[in-house]
Amino acid sequence: MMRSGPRARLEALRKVWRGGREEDGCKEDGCKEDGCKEDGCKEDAGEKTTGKKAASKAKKEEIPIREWWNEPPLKNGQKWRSLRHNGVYFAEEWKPHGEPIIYDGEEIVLPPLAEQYATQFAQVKDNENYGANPVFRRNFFKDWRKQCLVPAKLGRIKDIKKIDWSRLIAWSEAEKERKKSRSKEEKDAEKAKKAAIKEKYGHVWIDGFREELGNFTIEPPGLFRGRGEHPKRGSLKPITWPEDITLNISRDAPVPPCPLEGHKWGAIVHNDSAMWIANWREKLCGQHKYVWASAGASISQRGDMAKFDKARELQYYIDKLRGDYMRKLKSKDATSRQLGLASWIVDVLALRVGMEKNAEEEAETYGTCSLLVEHVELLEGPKLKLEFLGKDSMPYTNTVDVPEEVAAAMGKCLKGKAATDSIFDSISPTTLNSYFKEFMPGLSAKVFRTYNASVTLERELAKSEGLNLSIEEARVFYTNANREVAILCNHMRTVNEESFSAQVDRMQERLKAARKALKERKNKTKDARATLKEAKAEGKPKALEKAKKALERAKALETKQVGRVKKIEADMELKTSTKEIALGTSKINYMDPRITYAWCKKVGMPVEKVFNPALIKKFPWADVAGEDWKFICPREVSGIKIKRVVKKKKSTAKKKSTAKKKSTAKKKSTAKKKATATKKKKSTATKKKSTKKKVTGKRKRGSATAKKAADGDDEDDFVASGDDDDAFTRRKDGDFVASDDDDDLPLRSPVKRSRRSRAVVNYAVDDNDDDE
DNA sequence: TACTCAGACTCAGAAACCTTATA
DNA sequence: ATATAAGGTTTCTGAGTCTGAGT
Repeated sequence: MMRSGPRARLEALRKVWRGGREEDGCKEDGCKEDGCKEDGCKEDAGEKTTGKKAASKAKKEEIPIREWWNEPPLKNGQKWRSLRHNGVYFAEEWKPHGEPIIYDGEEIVLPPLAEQYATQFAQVKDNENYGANPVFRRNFFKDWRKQCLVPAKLGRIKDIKKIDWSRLIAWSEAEKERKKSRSKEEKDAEKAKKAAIKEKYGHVWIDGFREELGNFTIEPPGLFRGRGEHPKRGSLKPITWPEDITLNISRDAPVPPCPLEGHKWGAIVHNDSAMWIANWREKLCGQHKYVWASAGASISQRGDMAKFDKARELQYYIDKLRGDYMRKLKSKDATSRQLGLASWIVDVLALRVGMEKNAEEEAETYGTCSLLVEHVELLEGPKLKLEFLGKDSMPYTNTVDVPEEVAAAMGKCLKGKAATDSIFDSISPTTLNSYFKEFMPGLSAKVFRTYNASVTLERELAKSEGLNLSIEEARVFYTNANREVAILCNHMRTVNEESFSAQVDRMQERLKAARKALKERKNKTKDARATLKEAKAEGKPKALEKAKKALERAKALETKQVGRVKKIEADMELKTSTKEIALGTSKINYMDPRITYAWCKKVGMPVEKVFNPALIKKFPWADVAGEDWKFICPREVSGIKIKRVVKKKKSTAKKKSTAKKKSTAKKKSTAKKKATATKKKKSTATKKKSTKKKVTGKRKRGSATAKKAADGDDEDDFVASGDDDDAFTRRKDGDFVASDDDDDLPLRSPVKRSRRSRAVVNYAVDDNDDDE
């Protein structure tokens, strides 16, 4: 098994791609000879000494692309053949600054860890998402006191309101200032140090190729910054030690030495079906954390391409699927109807599937299957209005025209339910995804987002047909298409209104100045023209020549100024039209990069105008797309093998029993959900009333208000009642005047948008298709 | 078989940081 | 030439989805 055909080919290819660059790293990393031999390093080492080195050094920045897409495929489920790395990096320990907090007039210098957390808190003390938020404050103080103060015999610090943080804030500011005013030498030295760390810990050897890691520093202790109304925001994230960490390496790879003296790794595994390099369990929320290769590493690219190919494959199944779910909408069976309606939402509105969440542990956010009655409204038209918090607690607000069937089905799903009941009580993400898989292998809800994002981009870009765009115009055109996709996917960013309007004002001034300058330029051209005319009339060759040159120069300057004005105008247009929209996420994750490459080639714009270096690194495989490459394409061109559509085999009886069980399960959870109070803004008084009435029993997804009542979150600040534990009592000094109101507001104000894209859908009902 | 849950991986915006444009 | 602001990029780590193993 030493040298099979494909293997030999692979090694030959590697020699070309590598350009001899990597055994440097190989030696530095102190790799085992054996391991290298298997990776084909040894042979390269011999070759390297032949002067190739100089060439590769000269082109040091030119990293050869590993054309993994031309390599023989890996075994099913295998992610790598060999894996070697230097472990993970632990950030430097906190160096105590010794600045005290002032508690009730008394200066208290804190022990190192307490100081580290306290300094972090002080830095976000007035930020309304963090330190100024009552839940954040409460969680922070509770954890900090219990974990850091009480053990250090500082239990007398019982009231966060009596803490004066100003010395810590002053220290932080001075530190910032110091950092800013470092000398060039200092900066360079730090840069070099950082680079050395990255050199050692920031890389991994996968199948003999040196790849960058995405993250390699273990998260330092800090305050948990959950998004939205996360119940744990502000809590302390403990230190992660080497003992918590599991490393994944090849069997024959050397175990990286543990960088912290006196410690050792938790475990070493050799799992070639996993992509991670290291993993540990974060102690606060219990979630798994991983160290991965960067997005530009071939191991990541492979997954990326597979994702887009799968989304692209959907085009051959989508008509049938759409026909089916539109028919299901009219079904008398609730499960069927809900499957149809949920599919429509996933497909047309590009919502996420909406897994169930635990309200005690996570912020309450929603997706398709978890939508509540209060999130939707049927309007005349018919129109459907949706308003809820999605992933990352980003507000989703959208009103769309809907087909009559959709409105009717939604009407039925809402009928007889309370505002806080689940709309889709008979289905779940699992049943919905199983339904999708009846049509296409591997199809799940998220594929629709990728599919529809890519289709939207391609559709929008196709509108440039026959426009003959300049490069600058093409860039704007692309950004506008990108914007449509971002709107479809609800990718948003928060805007600081104050600084935004200041920026727009400044831009306006710049535009004004540029326009004025253009006017002057035009006048100068006019003058130059007049001079030329005069010179011609006078018939002096020398003067004529001079005047000609002057006119040319004037014209050139005018054109340049026209360009400047145009650029500012375009920038301004983009700035306002993409004000609350984050374009990056769709570029990185949703739009097939081959569409971008193809279009750029078509309009003659360098792809670098719209893809930053990281994206270029991430999508080298997309460059194979020629200008005629299409995401949506005729079958024979695609090269995609169409698998036979899986016929629905489930008998009606079986399906019904499943539905029934599911429905009972859901009903139970619906009952739990009844504890939910409405999230809409109400007066505090009303809110409190409804809360009292509705809080019952256990619940998975409770309302913010109900939860708050249980947690006592409506306090602004907290007083510890004892030295030994986290028993907190409500502050009695009347200082927390009804501050619960602001805690109930979403962290980001809901955005009203005038228009929102939705996927263009053909409901081609295939009559040959069977249905219940 | 049906359901739950852990594990693994993709997707996400904020903040930090670095570069470029402009005054 | 220099300071500053704007803009773009990278880093960080939280929040989703989905699969498959275990019960």
